[in-house]
Amino acid sequence: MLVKVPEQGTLADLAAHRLAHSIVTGELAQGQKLNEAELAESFGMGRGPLREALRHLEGMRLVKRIPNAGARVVVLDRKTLSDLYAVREALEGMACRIAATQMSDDEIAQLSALLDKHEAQIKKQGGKVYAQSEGDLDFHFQIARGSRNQMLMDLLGSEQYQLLRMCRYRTSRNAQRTKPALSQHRQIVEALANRDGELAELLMRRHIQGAWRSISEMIDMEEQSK
Amino acid sequence: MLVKVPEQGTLADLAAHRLAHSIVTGELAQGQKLNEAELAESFGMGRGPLREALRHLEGMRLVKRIPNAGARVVVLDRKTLSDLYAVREALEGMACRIAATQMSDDEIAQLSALLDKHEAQIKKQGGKVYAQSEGDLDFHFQIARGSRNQMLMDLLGSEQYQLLRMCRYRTSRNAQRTKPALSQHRQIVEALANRDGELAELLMRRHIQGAWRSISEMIDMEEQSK
DNA sequence: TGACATCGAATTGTCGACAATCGGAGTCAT
DNA sequence: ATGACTCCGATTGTCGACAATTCGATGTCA
Repeated sequence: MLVKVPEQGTLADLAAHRLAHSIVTGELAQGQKLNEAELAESFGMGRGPLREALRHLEGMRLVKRIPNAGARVVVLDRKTLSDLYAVREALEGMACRIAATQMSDDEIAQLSALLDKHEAQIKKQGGKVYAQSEGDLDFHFQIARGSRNQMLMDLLGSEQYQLLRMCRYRTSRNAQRTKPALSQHRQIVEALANRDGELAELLMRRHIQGAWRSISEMIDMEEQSK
Repeated sequence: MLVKVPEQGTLADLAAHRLAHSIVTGELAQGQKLNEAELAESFGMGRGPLREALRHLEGMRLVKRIPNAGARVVVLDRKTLSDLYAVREALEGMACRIAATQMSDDEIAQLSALLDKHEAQIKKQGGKVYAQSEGDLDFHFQIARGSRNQMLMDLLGSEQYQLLRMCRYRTSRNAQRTKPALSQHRQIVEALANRDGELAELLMRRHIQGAWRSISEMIDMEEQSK
């Protein structure tokens, strides 16, 4: 449900999804040059649709295009991620505040059920911490939906979402933040259930700030080990 | 300085700019079907670059594409604009708060000078209230720049900005909000000069809320007159 | 008369080939 | 040896033609 299945639609849309997936999972390294002919060949399509897909990804900020010099996978340096998390804090905080007044009791209950599922997954452990990471994004997106603001959903869902997933893949391996994150999620749901928008916003902002600190430390270690 | 001159770059980029301009100015009506062959002909280019331009505008939310059914100019209904202004309030509020700590004294002085220019334009009156409207966007964008957050600048500058201009063209004819707006701008600059980020954010949020109320009333009148 | 099937023109999606541009290897002169 | 220049290969940008799909018109039948 998280990843749209593009089995319908144009080749360009299909290529955009496949490329986005390859970029997010790191299959295509950051900063890597994207050769049109090569990619078109590997996808079994002409260069036309592929070029349109690249334009799409450009708008999504997953690739950076330079006229007459091709497209490259975007590089998520410290500053970019810092900016991203700052924007997320504002947008998701806002989403939480509005969601507290707009979500139905049923939706909030579903959110709570989602957290139960996450908790079960964590206890099962299976080593696949990543699954929780995807689930985390699902949690955040459900709240964005709860804001009933289509533009907010687009911004958080279609675009930043992809960048975040990209970041997660880089850092989720050694992330041990799943437990405090789950606890914070629970507090947020409780605030939503109490229809306390201000508290929900505050908690969400803190949650994201915490996530950023965690990511930031990880980047430090990564850079230090070089 | 506001509108990038696309004399450099690919035909697709040129077409994207020309189309964006036509859409924003209302030359292309909301909801109007965009015929690829027709537009390509009028721009003197093939359909390939034009299709890429449409993909670009789609990412900018200026057009909506439906597979196998073509692209249409987006329709700015009440809900869409309401959502837009809500997001703007959050983002520009954030921009203001950060800008208060990041902008140099010189930049703030330039901002103040910009307002002087606006005031002069208003007193000259010339009927062209629209010019102030563009200047208003310039003011807001300068603050976004002051946040030093590239993602924020992109969101406010490249994308929402276009939708706002589109909205302005619809409503600027009878807008008599230039004076209170200028006064609010001055207060914001003063807060920035005092390095009072919280106040600057508060003032900016109120400013945008006021703008939305004004736009909203105008939409009501428009709908009522039908 | 209205609902439905069928056909056709128009439009979108795709491909292959050609032109324009860029990066780099190699060369030459200082 | 180094800097600049030239040429060539590779890649991007663009075009025209063809295939696939949609939407509307037309006609048919209950």
